[in-house]
Amino acid sequence: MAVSSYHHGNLREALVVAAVEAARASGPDGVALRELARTVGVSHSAAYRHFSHRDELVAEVAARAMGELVAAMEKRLDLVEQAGAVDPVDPVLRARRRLIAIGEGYVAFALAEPGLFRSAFAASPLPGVPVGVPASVDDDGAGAAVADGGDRADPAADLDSDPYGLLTEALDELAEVGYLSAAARVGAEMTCWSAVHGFSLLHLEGPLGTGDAAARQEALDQVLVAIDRSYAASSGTAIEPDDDIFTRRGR
Amino acid sequence: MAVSSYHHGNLREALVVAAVEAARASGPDGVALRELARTVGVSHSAAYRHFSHRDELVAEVAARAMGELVAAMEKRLDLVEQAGAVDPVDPVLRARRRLIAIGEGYVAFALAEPGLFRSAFAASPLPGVPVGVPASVDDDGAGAAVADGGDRADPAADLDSDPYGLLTEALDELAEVGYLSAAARVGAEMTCWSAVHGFSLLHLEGPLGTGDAAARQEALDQVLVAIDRSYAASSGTAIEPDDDIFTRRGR
DNA sequence: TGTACATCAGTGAACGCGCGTTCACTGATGTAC
DNA sequence: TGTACATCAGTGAACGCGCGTTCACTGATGTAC
Repeated sequence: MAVSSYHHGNLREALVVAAVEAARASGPDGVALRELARTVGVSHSAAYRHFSHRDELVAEVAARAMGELVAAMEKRLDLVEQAGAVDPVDPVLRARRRLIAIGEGYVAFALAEPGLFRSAFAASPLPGVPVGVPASVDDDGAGAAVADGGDRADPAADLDSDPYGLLTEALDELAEVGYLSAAARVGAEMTCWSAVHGFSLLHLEGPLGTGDAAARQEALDQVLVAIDRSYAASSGTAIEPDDDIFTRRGR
Repeated sequence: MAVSSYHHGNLREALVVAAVEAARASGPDGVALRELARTVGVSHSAAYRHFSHRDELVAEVAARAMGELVAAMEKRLDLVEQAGAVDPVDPVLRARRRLIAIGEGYVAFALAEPGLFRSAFAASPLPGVPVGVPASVDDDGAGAAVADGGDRADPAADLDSDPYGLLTEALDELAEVGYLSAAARVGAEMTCWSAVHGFSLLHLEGPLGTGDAAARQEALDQVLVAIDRSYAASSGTAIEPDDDIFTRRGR
């Protein structure tokens, strides 16, 4: 809380905030130390008291952008819960809706905040994405999801803090209720994440950026329905044509 | 074929070739007029005799990169045909294999040539992707190598020249043989393209870049199988667990 | 066949831009005694 | 309570980088007569 004009008092945070705004407007490349210093009202070399390289700042921006992405996904999950409170549905439909919801949240964020979305993947050391995936529960059907208290200290806290974690939880739930077969559960993260990530980028910077919002929404619905259908088929579950797996309306 | 040292003789092409190599190595941002001029052995302002802006060169690079991408996809399609010649299969399995093949070709190219892959989508005015597309032919003549005549005179020629066209053909075939229902056919391009595009980018610049080649291949297989299963389900087609939809082995 | 001339395709100097990073420095803060 | 001093957090000049683009120019080419 220093009022001095020489010591800023909270320069690091001020720089990060300014950097996030720059990234929001122009993507990760828009984060320029000199310009941020100008914005914050400080000499350009002052930043080096708080970050050893520009990349360190960009990494911080990536982390915050990822946080916003997760928040957007969780917002959609909340809508599912609210809808379920008003008009209860069976666990299977609920699980399907939850998977759809996080996909929609992901894409909605990407399209609403392209700069941040791109920043989230710029040099981001996303925590806890198990690429080798040792945790491939050749599962005993039940158990896993809620308290999967394996070797990791507090996995739940971890899981909720990044998109991969949310996705894993949603897929686990889908497997538990029997909608997604154990065989199809393996690698399902990849399918879902690829689909929504690709959809987002094809619309952001790809040749598909032209469609209007309604067309885009319809296209996304089709992608998500295709995935849902694949999972139903994996377990031989019949799906009713009038199953409402979209909780939208909340926008 | 000028031997003069003053007139280059074929500067435009030389610049494009150098630009493609720069993009191959460093992506679209690696295309710098001054550096290319240096490479080609010409003053940096000479480039402006052939391109009015840097972006014009980058667009040309994008087109060539897209061409290489298509070639990679077609290479995989050829493998399917070869396998089919040796060991004939029914039309349904053939159609499924063809869809898988172009997906594999797409991803293989993206991972083998990340710089070009990114360049292909940098400011590329991909021809013939019908989103809103009033077909406003704003092109200034120059390109149009094969003389792609009227407004849609020869769609087949068009279709083969870009990824979207190959995908459309493959999906049409899949619908014709009854594997993909008419309802699911709508928007199917989006699902497939999103999946392979997202998969590629998550591995290129996303948090998944670490996995080894074998793990990556397995992950891709799972994605493609999920799509195949979705389409089977759309038409109620039963799929045999030992259907071999992967034609690989050719690498 | 030879010459004048228009045109094409280069040159190189210059403008203006903004960036990341380093370095010796100085003003402010807080702590030990 | 007051003072010395270490430490922290700024300053501003400087280095070095490479880029895109413009402009007046000049060397080479080809064509009309």
